[in-house]
Amino acid sequence: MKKGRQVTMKEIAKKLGVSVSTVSRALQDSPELHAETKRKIVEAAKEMNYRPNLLAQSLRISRSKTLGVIVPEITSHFFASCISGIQDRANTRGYNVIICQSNESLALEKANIQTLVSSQVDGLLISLSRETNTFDHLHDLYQREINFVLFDRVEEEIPVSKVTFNDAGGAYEVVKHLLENGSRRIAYVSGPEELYISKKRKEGYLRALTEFGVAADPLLVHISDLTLAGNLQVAKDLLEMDPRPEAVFCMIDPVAVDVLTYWKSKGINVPEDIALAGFTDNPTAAVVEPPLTTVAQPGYEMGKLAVGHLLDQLDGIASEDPISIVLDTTLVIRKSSQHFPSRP
Amino acid sequence: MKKGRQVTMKEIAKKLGVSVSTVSRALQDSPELHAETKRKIVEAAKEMNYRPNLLAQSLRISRSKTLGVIVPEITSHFFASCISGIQDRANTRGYNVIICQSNESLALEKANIQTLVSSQVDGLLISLSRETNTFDHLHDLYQREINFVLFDRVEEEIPVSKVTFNDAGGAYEVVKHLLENGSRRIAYVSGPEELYISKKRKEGYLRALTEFGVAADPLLVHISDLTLAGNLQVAKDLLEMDPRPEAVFCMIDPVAVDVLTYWKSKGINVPEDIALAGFTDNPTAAVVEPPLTTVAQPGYEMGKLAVGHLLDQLDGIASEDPISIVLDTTLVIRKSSQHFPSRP
DNA sequence: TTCGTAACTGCAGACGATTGCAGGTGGTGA
DNA sequence: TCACCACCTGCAATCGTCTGCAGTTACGAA
Repeated sequence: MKKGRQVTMKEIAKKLGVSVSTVSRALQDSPELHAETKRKIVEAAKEMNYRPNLLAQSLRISRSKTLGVIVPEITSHFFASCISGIQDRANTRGYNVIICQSNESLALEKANIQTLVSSQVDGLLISLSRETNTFDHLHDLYQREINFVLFDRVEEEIPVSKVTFNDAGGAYEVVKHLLENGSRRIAYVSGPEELYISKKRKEGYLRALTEFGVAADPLLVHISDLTLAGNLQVAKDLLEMDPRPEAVFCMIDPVAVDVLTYWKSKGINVPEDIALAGFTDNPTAAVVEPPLTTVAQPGYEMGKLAVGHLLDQLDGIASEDPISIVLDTTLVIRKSSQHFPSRP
Repeated sequence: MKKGRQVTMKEIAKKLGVSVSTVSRALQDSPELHAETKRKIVEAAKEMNYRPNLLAQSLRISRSKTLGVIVPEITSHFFASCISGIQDRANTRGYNVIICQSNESLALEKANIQTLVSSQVDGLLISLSRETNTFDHLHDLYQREINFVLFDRVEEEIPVSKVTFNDAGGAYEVVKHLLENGSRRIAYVSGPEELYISKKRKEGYLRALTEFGVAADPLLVHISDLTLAGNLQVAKDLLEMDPRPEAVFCMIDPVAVDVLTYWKSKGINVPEDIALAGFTDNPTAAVVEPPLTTVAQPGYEMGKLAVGHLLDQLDGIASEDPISIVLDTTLVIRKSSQHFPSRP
C-alpha cells in the first residue's frame, strides 16, 4: 500500500474530455455552466470518489481553514474539555484543528507556534505553559499580524483577546463558603507565585478574608511546585502548624487530593478535623472520600467561546479590538468543607 | 490585524537580486551553490524571519508530513494519554498531528476520515467509535491504499496493522486474583456485547473461571449500556441477586466507580461485603474509597507504538504486511479486592 | 587564441485548484 | 447571408516551493 494517489480534477477532465477549469466550475456549481455538463461532471466526480486536495485549495486562496491549538497538556481533563469544545465549534464552522501540547515547556511552546505558523493555520488558540515567563514569541505573533486568542493561562500585557475564568471570583466564593461555615484560620495553598491563576486566586482568597474582617496571615499561604512531592510537603507543613488551620483552600484539585491522601494516611479526618477545598472540579474531586468541595470551570464552554471569537475575528464579524471574555465559575459544595468550628 | 503575509522566497530573491531557485537551493544547503551566496541568502532569510510555507512544500512533494488521529473522545484520560504518546513520537519524527474525535458516532467517524484524507494526511491512526458496526469506510481506505493503523478499538477483519492490549489476558489476571482471594461467585459487568473489549474481557473472565474449575453462570454476566443510569441499574441488580456475588469485575473503571458509589449509598462496604475490580486504571481508580483494584493499560505507550509503526510503514522501514502488536497490561491490586470469603 | 570544463545560477515546468478574460459555438433577427 | 449576442468553455496565470536542464561565466590548458 503506497501509491494511493487521489483522484484529481485533471483526471475527471480527461475522462470527460473537458478542461480542468470546467470541472472546477462544475463542482462549485457555477451558474455559467451548461446544466447538463455540470450534471455529468458532478456525477463522474462522485463516481470516481473525487475529494478536493485541501492543500492545493489552501495554497490558492491562502486560507487553510485550519486553526492551531496549544495547551500545556492534553491529559489534563480540563484542557481536554477545552479542546473538545474547540473541536466541536470549529468543525461546525468548517475549520480543522491541529492540536499541540507544550508539556509545560516554554521551548516547546515556541516550537509549536513555529510549526503551526509554518503550517499556515489561519489562527491560534493558546494557553500558556507554566514555564512561560517571557513573551517575545507572543509579541512576535502580534507583530506579524497573526490572529490568536489566549485562554485560561493568559498574559495580560499582550494586546489580544483573552478568555479567562473569574478566578478571583471563584476563589472568593469558596473561601467565603469556608468562612461562613465558621473557619477563620484558612490556609491557601498556591502554585508558583508567578502563575496567573496563583495570583488571581490569592486575590479572591484575600478579598473574602478582608470582607469577613479576618486579618491575612502570610504564614497561612503555602507554596507548592505542584509536583507530588511538593504537595505532600505542604500537606505535612500544614499539619505541623500550631495552631493548625481550620480550613485549607488549594489552588487546584490535584493538590487538594494529594493533601487529602497524606492526611488520611496520618489519621486526620476530613471534614471532622479540618475543612478542605480545591478548584477546577476535576473528575477525581467527586469520587475521593470525602468528596471534595471545589469550584467548577466549564472547560468545554471556554473552548467554544475562545474559538468562536477567533473565528469571528477571522471572518471579520468581531471588531479588531481585543476583548476579554470572563467566564463565571460555580461553587460545588461537597462533604470535604463540612467542618464547623465553634468560636469561643 | 489581518494581512500578516508571510515572507516568501520570492521576496528574499528580489531583495538580494538572485532567483527564487537559488534561494531554494541555498536554504537546502545545496552543494552546487557558491558558499558566499549561500551564506548571504541564509542570513537574509533569518533576518527577514522567513518560514517555509508547509502547504506549498507539501503540495510540491505530495507529502504533508501530517498524520490524522481519530479517537472516540479526547476527554477520556486513556485516549488523552494515547494522543500524548502519538504527538510526542510524531513530533520527534518530524510529523504534525491533526486530532479528531468521533464522539462515539459512526457518522462523525466517517466525516472525520473524509476531512483528514482531503487534508492530505500521510497516514491515519484510528480507534473506532462504539457505534461503529459497519466497516465500509475502512475497507474504502484500504482500497484507496491509504496507510492507517487501528489501535485499542479495532476491527479484526480489516487487513491493516493493529495495536491492542491483551484484553483477555488482563481480564484473566484480575479474575484470577479474585479467585485466589477465595471468591467463586464472580460477576462480570460488560458493556454492549458487540464491542471488541466486551468480548475480549469476557474471554479472559471465562478462562480464569474454567481454570479454577468454576462453572460459568450466565446470570452472573450483566450488561450495561455504559451510561450512568445503566451502571446504576446494574449496581442495583447485583445487590438484589440471591445469593449475592462475592466479587464483581467491571469491564471499565467508570462502571466500577458508579457501582461503588451506589453501593456505598446503600450501606454496602467494599471490600468487607463484596470485592470489586475494574479495568483501565483511570486516575479516579486510585482515589476512590476504597481504592480500586484494576488493570493498567499504558495508553501513552500504545500511542507511541502505533504511530511508530505507522511511520515505519510510511518510510518503508516496516514491511507492508499488516502486523498485530499486543501490549501487556498490569494488574494493579488495591483495597477494593481485599475480600476473602471462606468456603464451608 | 581558442576551446573545454568546472562552477554557479536561472528558466521553466511541475504540484492541484481557482478565476479573469478571451475565444468559440450556436442561434436569432435583419 | 451576415452580424451580433448569449451562452458556454478553455487558456493561462496564480498561490509558494522544488528541481531537471540549460545557460553563463571564468579559468586553465593546448
